Amino acid sequence: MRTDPPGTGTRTLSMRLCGMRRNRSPRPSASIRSRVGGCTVSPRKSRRKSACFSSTVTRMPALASSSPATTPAGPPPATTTSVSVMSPPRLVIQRSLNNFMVHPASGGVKADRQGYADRAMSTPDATTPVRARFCPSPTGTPHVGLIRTALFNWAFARHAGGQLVFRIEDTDAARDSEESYAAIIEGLRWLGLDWDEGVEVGGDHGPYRQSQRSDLYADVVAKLTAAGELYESYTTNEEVEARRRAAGQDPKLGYDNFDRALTEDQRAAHRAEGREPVLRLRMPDRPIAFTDLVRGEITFPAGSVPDPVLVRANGQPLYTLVNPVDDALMKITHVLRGEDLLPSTPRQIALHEALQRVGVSEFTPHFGHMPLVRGEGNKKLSKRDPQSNLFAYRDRGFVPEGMLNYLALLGWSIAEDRDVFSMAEMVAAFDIGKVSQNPARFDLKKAEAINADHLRRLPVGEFVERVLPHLSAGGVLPEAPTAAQRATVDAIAPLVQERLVVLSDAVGMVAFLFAGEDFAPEADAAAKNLGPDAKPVLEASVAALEALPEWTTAAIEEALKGALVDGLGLKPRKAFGPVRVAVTGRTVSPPLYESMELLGRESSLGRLRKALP
RNA sequence: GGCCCCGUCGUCUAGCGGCCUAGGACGCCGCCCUCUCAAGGCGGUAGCGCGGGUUCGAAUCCCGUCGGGGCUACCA
Repeated sequence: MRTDPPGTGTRTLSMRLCGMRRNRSPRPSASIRSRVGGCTVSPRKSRRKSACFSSTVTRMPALASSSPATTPAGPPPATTTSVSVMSPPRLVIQRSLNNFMVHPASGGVKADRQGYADRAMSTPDATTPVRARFCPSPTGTPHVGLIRTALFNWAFARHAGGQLVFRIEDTDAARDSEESYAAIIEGLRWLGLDWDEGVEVGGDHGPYRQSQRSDLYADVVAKLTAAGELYESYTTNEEVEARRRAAGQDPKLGYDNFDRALTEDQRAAHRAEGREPVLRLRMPDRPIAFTDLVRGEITFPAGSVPDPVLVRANGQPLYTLVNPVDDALMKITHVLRGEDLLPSTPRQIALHEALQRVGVSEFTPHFGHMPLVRGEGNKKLSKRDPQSNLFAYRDRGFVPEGMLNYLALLGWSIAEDRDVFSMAEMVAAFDIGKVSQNPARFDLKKAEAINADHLRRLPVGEFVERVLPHLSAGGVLPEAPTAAQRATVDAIAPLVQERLVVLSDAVGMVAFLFAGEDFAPEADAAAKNLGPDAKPVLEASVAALEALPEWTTAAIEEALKGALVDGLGLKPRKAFGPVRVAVTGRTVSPPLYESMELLGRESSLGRLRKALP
């Protein structure tokens, strides 16, 4: 155990601006918080203080007069000052690479749009280090949407110089699997998305698998229950529905908080009947508002979120409990996740606040909800959709650089006129406040184009290393290629590198070099190019090539052009088609003369003769 | 139904009240280069959902409307 783990170092002052970036209606254009780390100021106090400033802007007319308590949603809100667009003085943020300053200005809100992430950073001696996390549940193969979430968290943490925590949410034994767990690890490692703390690497906040944290949860539940934050609920779904109907309400409204008011006698009566209670969280009777890092101010009306079940009747904790509890225990400062989890945020905030009241944690993390990744149509990309499977891309020969770059484009852009970049560039530029609020469709064509670009940028040697496994998998080469085969790949590599979209495309492109006696032109290509018309072309080619004193690209070119273009008076297109198909088997191939040189004199001539009609 | 989120080329986006006759990329089309295909170069196609309002000025701010999506479990 380290005595001075990252995240607990000395810190004195930090400034934090909460996610305000657009001047749309629900978004105050500026919300700046300052706080003093290490100070012991009650969270309640700071919450109230914050609320009185930031609650002035809300889209709920009914709430304007009811003074909703806005949750700061900010780490250690010791001394919190929140300034919204409605409350002068305005502040302008100026940022530099490693720090930022806040100074009064009259310029209004413009500078406020500079983005969030940099503001979340603090001056080196004045910061609560950023701790982001990635916490998938191990069900199924890694999904590109899941990976996009991991990527954004990773980039966010790296950009901020903070830490990325990787934990596994395996609280659902019925759906979780070790295979899936291993697949997620494999996927992240393949992509090079590393983490500072968590499964496989350890850390000071473990264990990092929820299935191993039962004692921790039991302890927290005991504290929460003792403090009256949780209550026993005996109502069945059928009973809720019946009550809703009886009241003339839509059953879809969900749980009605009925058991909040149960007396001890009533509880005893239920127990006497053999009913086991679940534990529910008592939601606050006020609106819950928070500042989303991506979307700005979001308010949920009081009463719109029913008291959630946190613990099953059998004592098993649910995601509703475990996810916020672990974020709290692991001192996560920023929760970046998919928009699909936005509706669960109010109950998580309520839990975080309860956790603070019982002394389990000291702050509520920031939340940021990233747009969904869509598939064909407008629906969110399903786990069942083959297009969502990360490994399908890897196996086709997407490279990590290309995959990551494309995924980054799903909701983020590095610059107005550029979309191909490295992860180092992404880390340097990433800003959660500039993430798009719109859902993005996964566009395979664009993903391929980005990947092709990265393929071309690879140093040739590196390209060879990456393409070799695909040639083996494609049956072109054995698992362990011979030195000669390897040399041939080295030689052809520069010629095919810029012709590929994915690495596996190389299989069809270089197969002719390794086919040996098995070689036969593709049927379609042969039908079109090796008919009777081809006979004089092939004969002239053989004659010219046989006489060559040396078998080099230049010599082959000269001989072929002399014999076919000059000799037979053919258009280049007509002249080289039959030769190409005869030698490479396809109408599309690496450059012909180079290909023939690599193939060798004997094989080349043999194939030309064999192709004669 | 309720709550929440979101609407700029077909797709991903830039845009933050005048630099917008709306920029880039993918796709698509054409041309150039060329032994094929790519790559590269050049050009083209195509968009602010709609209606009010604020303003000298609105893609940008406000309201409404329409549309799309998400959530609505003792799943995560």
